[in-house]
Amino acid sequence: MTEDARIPDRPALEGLEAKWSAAWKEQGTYAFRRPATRAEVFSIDTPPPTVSGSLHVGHVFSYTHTDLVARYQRMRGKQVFYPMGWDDNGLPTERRVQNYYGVRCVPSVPYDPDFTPPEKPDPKRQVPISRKNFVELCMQLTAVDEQVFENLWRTLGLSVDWDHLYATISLDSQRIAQRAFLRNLARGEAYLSEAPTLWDVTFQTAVAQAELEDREYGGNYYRVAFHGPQQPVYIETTRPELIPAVCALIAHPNDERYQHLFGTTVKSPLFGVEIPVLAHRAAEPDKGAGIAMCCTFGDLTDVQWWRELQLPTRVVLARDGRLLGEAPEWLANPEPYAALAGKTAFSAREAIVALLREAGDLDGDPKPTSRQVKFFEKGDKPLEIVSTRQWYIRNGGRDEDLRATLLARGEELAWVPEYMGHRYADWVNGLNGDWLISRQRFFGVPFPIWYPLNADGEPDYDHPITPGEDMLPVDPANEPAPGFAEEQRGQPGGFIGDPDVMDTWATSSLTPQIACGWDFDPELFALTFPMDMAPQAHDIIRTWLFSRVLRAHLEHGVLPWHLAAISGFVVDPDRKKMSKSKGNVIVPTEIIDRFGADAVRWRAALARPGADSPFDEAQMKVGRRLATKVLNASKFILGAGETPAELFDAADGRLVVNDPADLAMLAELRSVVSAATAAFEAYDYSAAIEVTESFFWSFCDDYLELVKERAYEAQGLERAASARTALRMALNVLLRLFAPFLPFVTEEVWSWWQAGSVHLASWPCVAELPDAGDPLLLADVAAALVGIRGAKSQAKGSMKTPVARCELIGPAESLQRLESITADLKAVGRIVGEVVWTPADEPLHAVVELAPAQQ
RNA sequence: GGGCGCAUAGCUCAGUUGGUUAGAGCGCUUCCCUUACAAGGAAGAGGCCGUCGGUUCGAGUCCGUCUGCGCCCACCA
Repeated sequence: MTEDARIPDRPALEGLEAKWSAAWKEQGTYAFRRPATRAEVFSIDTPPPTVSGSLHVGHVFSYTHTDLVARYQRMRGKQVFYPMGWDDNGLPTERRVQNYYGVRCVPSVPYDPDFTPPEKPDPKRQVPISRKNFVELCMQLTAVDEQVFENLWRTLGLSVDWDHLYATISLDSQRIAQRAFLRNLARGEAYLSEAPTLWDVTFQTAVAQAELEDREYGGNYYRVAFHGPQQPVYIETTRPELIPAVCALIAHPNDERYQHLFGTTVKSPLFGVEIPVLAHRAAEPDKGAGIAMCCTFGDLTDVQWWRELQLPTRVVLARDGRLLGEAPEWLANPEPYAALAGKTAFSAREAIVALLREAGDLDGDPKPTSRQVKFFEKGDKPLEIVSTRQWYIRNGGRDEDLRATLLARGEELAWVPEYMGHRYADWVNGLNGDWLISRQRFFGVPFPIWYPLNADGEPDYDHPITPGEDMLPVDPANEPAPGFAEEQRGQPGGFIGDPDVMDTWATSSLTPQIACGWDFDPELFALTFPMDMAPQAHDIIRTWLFSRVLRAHLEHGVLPWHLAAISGFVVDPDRKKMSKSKGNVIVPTEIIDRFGADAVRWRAALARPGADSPFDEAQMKVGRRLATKVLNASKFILGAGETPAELFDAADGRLVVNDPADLAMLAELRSVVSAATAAFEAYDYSAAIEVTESFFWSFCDDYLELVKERAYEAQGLERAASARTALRMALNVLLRLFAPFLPFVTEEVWSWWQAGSVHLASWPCVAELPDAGDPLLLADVAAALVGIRGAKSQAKGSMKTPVARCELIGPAESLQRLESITADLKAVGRIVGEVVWTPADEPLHAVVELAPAQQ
C-alpha cells in the first residue's frame, strides 16, 4: 500500500484502542524475550490489583505511570519484564463471594460436588457451604473479575506481557508462599506463639499491625465505684461491660491519692471479686480518675500491665464479640452476670450500666466522649483483644539488630520521590511487634503444618510437622501429615492440620519471587531478580513495600528491587480521597470511552511522582486535543510528500536540509530530545511530556505555518525538499518522544509511513538530528508572528488579511536571523508590501500596516 | 506529640546551581469558518510568589519564624 493510501482523509481517535490493542496482542509486541544478560533487562514488580474490588481512576493513573517508564525502557533497548498479577487471595474475595452468591463458608459442612448457588442471593440468609465449595466459588468469581480487569488494562494501553500473568491464589503462588514460610520457620524467622492478639469480631480473625486504622468512635465515660474497706474507689471507664474481667486497679506509683491503697484489695461492683490495687508507671494520674481498671483485655495498655504485673487472665469476651454464655467461675457473686451473658459488647454495656445505676455504684451521669479507636481497615466494629495462637514472622519489631538492618535496606533503596523513604523509616521505627501472618479464614494459602496429637488427643504445638518442599503446595486439611494415615486425623496419637491460612500480604510479600519464577524458572529468576522497579501508591509502603523488603532480605539477603516509584492518589476536585461511600468515584471505562485512552494517559502523566492529583474532566479534553493534533499535523506533514530521490546527495537526509528555518527547528528538537531523555532517566515522566508537548505546540503553531507554502513548492522544489525532509525528520522523532504517553495515536501515525511498531523503535537521540541550526531563530519568528497576527486580530480581520508594510524593530542579531527567512515570513504573514528592518535596543516586535480591506 | 509534604494567576501546576520585565494549560474577554485540524486557530486581560524576619549587590528560589492545608506514625482508662 502506498503511503497516501494509508492516510485517512479525516483521521480520528475513535476505534484506535480496539484496533491497536488487538494488533499488539496478536503481534506479541510487548512480549519479554530473554536476552543473554541481566543488564539487558528492565524488570518491574507490578502491583497486583485486588480483583474483588473495582478499579478507579487512581489505579488508571498509577498504572499508567509505570507503563510510561516501561515503554521508555523498552525503546531504550531493554527487554522489559512487565508482568501483571491479580491479588485474588484473601478476605476481600471472601466477602465479595459471600455477597455475590449469598453463601457463607462453614468448614464442618461436607463438600457438595453439585452445589449451585441460590439464584437470588439473600444477604440475611446466607447458605452455609463447605470450605471446598466456597473456595471453588472464589475461583469462579475471580476468573470473571480478572477478565474485566485485563480488558481495561488493554484498553488503557498498558504494555504488560500478558504471558507473564500470575495470581496470588494460584498453585505457583501457594507453593512459593509455603516454601518461603517453611524456610523462615527452619531459620527461626517464623514462629508460633499464643498471645493477646487484635481480633476482628465480624470476620473472627486476627489482624496485623499494618492493617489497623484509627477511627473516631463515640462513647461515654462512666464513673464506677469499686468497694474499698472504708471508702469507695472511683474509676472512670468507657467499657463497663468488662467489669467482670477486671483483674486489678492500677495507679501511678507516685500518685499521692492512691498510696494508701497499694497492696490492698477492693471489691468489684455487682460481682464482688477481690481486686488488688497495684502501682505501675504506665498509669497516668491526669487521665480520668487517675486510677484505671485493668481487664483482660480492654486495650493494649491492659496487655502491658497483664504481662508486666503477671495478672490472671480473665476472659469474658468470646471471639464472636459476645460475652460468654456462662458466668465465669471467678465471680464471687455471679447472679448479675445473667443479664450480660451472650450479649454483644454494646448491649452488655447498656445492661450493666442499668445494673450499676440500680446498685448505686454509678456516680453521676455518663460523660459523652469521642476517641480514636483501632479498627481493622476492612471491618466496621472496633477491634477486641483476645488471646490466641498465631504464626508470626520476625520483622524487627522485637529485635533491634534486625530493625537496624531493615532501616539500612530502606536507605539502600532508591526512592522516587526521595522523601517517601521517610515513611518507610517511620514505619520500621514504629513497629511494636512481629508480623502476625495467620488468619482464621478459608480462602488463602494454608499453613503447610500439622500437629501431632498425644495420647489424650491434645495437640503438641511445640513440635509441628512440616512437609518436604517437594510436597508443596499442600493443604493439611486434605492431606495427612507425613508419616501418618488420613484415618489418624483427629485421633489420639494421630495428627491435626493447622486450620489457618496465611494473610494475603504474606503471599503478596513474595510477588518478586512469584513473578520472576524463583522456584520454577531459575533462568528467568537470574535475568529478572532483584528487580529494577517497584511502582506503587504511598498508602501501602507500610504493608506491601515493607513486607517485600523483609522477605527478600530474609530469603536472599538483598533488596527485592533497586528503586521504588511511588505514585500519589487521584482525589476529587475538593481534594477529598475518592471512595465509594462518598459517591465521588469516577469510573475509568467511562472516561476512556469519552476522551480516549491517550487523553487519559496524558492527564495521568501530568501527575508528578508521589503527588496527589485532583480529578478534573476539563483536563482530559486537553489531552484529547493533543492526540487529535498529532493526527492532523502528521497528515499534513506526510501529505506534503517526500523529498524526490534525485535531490539526495547521500542517504543522509540532513544534507538536503539547508534552510535556516528548518535547521533551527531541528536544532531546537535536539535539545528537546536531550531534556526528555534526562527527565525519563530521573523517572520524571511529567517533565518529559511537558518539554515534548511544549515544543510540539510551537512547532505546529509557528514552524508549520512558516514553512507551509514552501513545503508545497511555492519557492521551488529544492526549497521544498529542505522543508519536507526536516518535517519528516521532526515527525519521526516526535512520534517516538510521544509514544510512551500516546501509544495509540503514535502507533496509528507510524503505521501510515513506517514499518513495524513505534513502540519497538529506538528512543530518539540527538545524533539523529543536524546541529547546524540557530536555536534562537524560532523564538524570533514567534515574536514577529505575535506582532503580525496581533495587528490582524486587533483590526478584527482574518489571518488571511494582506499586510501592506511590516516593520520589524529589535536587536540587530534578531533582524539578521529573520532576514535569512524573509520569503517564509512573507508567506506566513501574507505580507504583500515591503518588510522594513529597524535595529533598536528593545525587544523584538513588529509594526504592521494592513492592506485596505478588499471587497 | 513525632515525622513528611504543600502554599506562585479564578483553577491545575512549572519555575534547575539565587541573576533582567515570574511562565504554561484550563477558564475568561475579543476576534477569525484559514486548503492539516472549528472536537480548530489568533490576540488579550489576569500575580505583594501565604506571614514576619535574616543572608546577599540581588531572594519565588537560601536560612529562621509564624499561619493554613494534606498525609504518615504514635498516644488515647
